[in-house]
Amino acid sequence: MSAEPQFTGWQAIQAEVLRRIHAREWPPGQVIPGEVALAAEFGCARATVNRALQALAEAGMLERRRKAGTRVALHPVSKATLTISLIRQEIEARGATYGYRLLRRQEGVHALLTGRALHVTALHFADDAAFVLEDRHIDLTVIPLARNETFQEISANEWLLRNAPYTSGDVAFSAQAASAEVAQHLGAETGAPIFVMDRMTWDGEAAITAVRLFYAPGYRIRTVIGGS
Amino acid sequence: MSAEPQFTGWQAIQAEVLRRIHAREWPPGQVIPGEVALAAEFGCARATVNRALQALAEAGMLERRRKAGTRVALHPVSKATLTISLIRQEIEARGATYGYRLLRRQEGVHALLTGRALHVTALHFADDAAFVLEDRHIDLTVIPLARNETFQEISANEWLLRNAPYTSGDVAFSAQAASAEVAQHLGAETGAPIFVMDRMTWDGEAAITAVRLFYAPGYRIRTVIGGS
DNA sequence: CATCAGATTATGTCTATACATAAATTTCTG
DNA sequence: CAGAAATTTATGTATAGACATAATCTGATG
Repeated sequence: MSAEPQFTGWQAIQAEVLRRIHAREWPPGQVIPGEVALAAEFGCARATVNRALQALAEAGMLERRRKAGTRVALHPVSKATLTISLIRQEIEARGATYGYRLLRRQEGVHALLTGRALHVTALHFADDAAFVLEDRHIDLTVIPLARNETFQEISANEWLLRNAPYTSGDVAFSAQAASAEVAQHLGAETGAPIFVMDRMTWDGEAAITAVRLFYAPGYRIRTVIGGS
Repeated sequence: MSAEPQFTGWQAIQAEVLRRIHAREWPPGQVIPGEVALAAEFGCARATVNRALQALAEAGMLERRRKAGTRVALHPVSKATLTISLIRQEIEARGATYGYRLLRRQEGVHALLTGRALHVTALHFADDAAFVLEDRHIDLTVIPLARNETFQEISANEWLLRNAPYTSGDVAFSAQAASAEVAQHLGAETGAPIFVMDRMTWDGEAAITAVRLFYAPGYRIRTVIGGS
């Protein structure tokens, strides 16, 4: 954390550009020298500078437009990347033993899905303590195979990842008061603040599944920002 | 959304590789052909294939290791990128009018910061309704300039972004019950579920600031996953 | 049989060159 | 002088070739 191994290549250029931005040598809004000029200064090919600047642009530190050049972003937007992993993986990563129990499985309809939907409710445990309550709807028109699966042994979370690849989705996080049912399952008081994740995934144009995860009290989701 | 403009270049290759992964032509765990083979198949240079595969690896779809080759990720980890913007920007992006009021400003100490710290508490409004309560500690050893700022007109959130660039940080989200004070400021009931964001930022090795944001009830943070 | 040194190989990256593309700038026109 | 057309220019991307690097594989050695 102290003896930097003197990065060589495009990462060195990225680091140097970052340093100049942080040191306010290139203040926000400033147009920085063109790629050819920087390549000359750093004694490398333009492609190398391009690689560095593109990476910084993708990270939100720079704004680039053809002909107009490259400028330091007005408000260096920091991006936090959350990795949404399997619930089992998340629990095992904490060094706990994973447990699973199906609570309910029934067919019906769901507002956000087009056809008939399978409604699956299940609990995920970390060392015998309820960790998260999964409340999921699966579109049976899109994933007819789900009808044959009991979800007794494998969670819908895991089964879908293996059997229904998705191309896109959206997530939302919020804080909600625990209903009586949710509170009971998670071992919390009714009305306790619960961290909730709503997720919807699509395969192309077709909605696959909508899921709501109720995390046990005390849950925190963590990540880093601006990590290089 | 229907007539794809037939991407040319490395993005076309990225799309084709993605298609094969989704279509299970290359199932999870499978080692895919090497770059030279793919370059031959697609009729392009190896560097072009490399660009496409690197992008997919960064997105978490592929795992690459020298000599071992490239394989489809076992559990295609989906990454959700949250853009942490200025509170003012977030409010204005919703079409609301931004408002700000300083609640408290006093010197003291803070467990997570090394030297003396400035403790600033403030409210951010969206159309005259409390939107978020900001509870911040700024390290005065690292940012001595903060001592001269009253934070009456400009929020610490905004002042720091302009005057104290950071190199890294971490974020955590959780759900917490509103204390009496928090509830009063946000116009909520005591004990109401509050969405809380904790953030800590660093400039190199030096901790700059620790902030906790209490969002008004109903707040949701949203983003997309796997958006190519 | 265990271990270590070397050969092998797929990815990582740089270079130089070339052309494509978008947008700002200038020039030409009515 | 306004508006259209041509020019310029910085970035975007492709290419072939080269070397670097890290792992794996192989075989020699104690």
